[in-house]
Amino acid sequence: MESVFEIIAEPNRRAILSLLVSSQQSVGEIERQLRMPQPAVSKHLRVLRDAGFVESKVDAQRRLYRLKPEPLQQVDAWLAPFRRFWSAHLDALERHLDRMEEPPPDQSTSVEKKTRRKK
Amino acid sequence: MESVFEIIAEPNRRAILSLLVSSQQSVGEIERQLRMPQPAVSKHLRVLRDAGFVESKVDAQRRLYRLKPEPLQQVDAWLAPFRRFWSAHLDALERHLDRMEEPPPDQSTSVEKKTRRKK
DNA sequence: CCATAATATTCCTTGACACGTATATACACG
DNA sequence: CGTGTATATACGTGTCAAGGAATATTATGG
Repeated sequence: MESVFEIIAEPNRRAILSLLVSSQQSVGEIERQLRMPQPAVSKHLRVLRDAGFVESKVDAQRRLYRLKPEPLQQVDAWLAPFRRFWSAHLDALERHLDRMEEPPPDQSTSVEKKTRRKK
Repeated sequence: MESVFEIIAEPNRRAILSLLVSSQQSVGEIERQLRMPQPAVSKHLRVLRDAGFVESKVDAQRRLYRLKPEPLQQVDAWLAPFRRFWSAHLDALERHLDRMEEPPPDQSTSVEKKTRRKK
C-alpha cells in the first residue's frame, strides 16, 4: 500500500482521521459515530496504523486510537510548492483587479462600486 | 473517479502536477521529462483535466497544459484541522523539553549540554 | 473456567483502474 | 493531398484493494 496519498484516498479512512483529530477514540466509538461495520473500522485502522497515521494503546478490552502527525505532515510538505504557485496567482489577480479599478472615469451612473481593500 | 484525493493517489499524476508547477508544458515535454509512454501521459492528463487540476490550450499540433489551483486548495483545506492538531503537539513537546532542561543540578561531570533555543 | 464484550483476522467476491498495444484524430507544411 | 508529427482514444488484461459474512482472538468479571 505504498504512499500516504493512497491511504487518504479512501473516504472512510479520511473520516476516521477527522474523528481522531479532536480526541482519541475506541473502535466502538468510531463504529457508532460513522455507522460503519466493525470489521471495516478495524481493517481501516490496521491500514492507518501500519502507515503510521495512528497508534493504539490498550485499555481493558478496548483499544484507544490516536493520531500521529508525521504522515499528514508529508502531505502538507508535498503541497508546499503548489501553495507558492497559487498565492502567486492570487497576487497576480489582485494586481489585475487593481488595474481594473480606476481607469474608466466614464461618467456613467456607476450604480455600485465594489471597493477592494489594499493588500 | 470521485474525489481529489483519489486523483492525487496516482504517483504519475503527482509527478505531472509537480512538473506543471514551474510552468506550462506540452504533452511531449512531459512525456520526455518523466520517461513515460505518451498514451499514459494523455490519459493521466485527461483525468486531471476532468477533475479540474489542469486546463489545456491548443498551440498548433501541441496542447499546452497548465495548473489550476482549486482542487489542490481543497486538499489544503482538508489538512487545516490537522495542522492545528500537530502544531499544538509541537508546542507540548517544546514545553516538555523545556521542563527537562534545567531540573537536575546534579554535580556529575555534565559532559555535554544540549542547549535549546527559547521560542 | 465460563459467558460476554470488544476487537481482529480470514476468506471470498467484485469492481475499478493502470498499463500496453494498437489505432484514430488533428494539424502543419511541402 | 500526402506525409510526418503531436496527441487522443479504444480495447483487452491483470492486479489489487474494499466490502460482507463468518470466525478467531483477547480481555473482563463472576
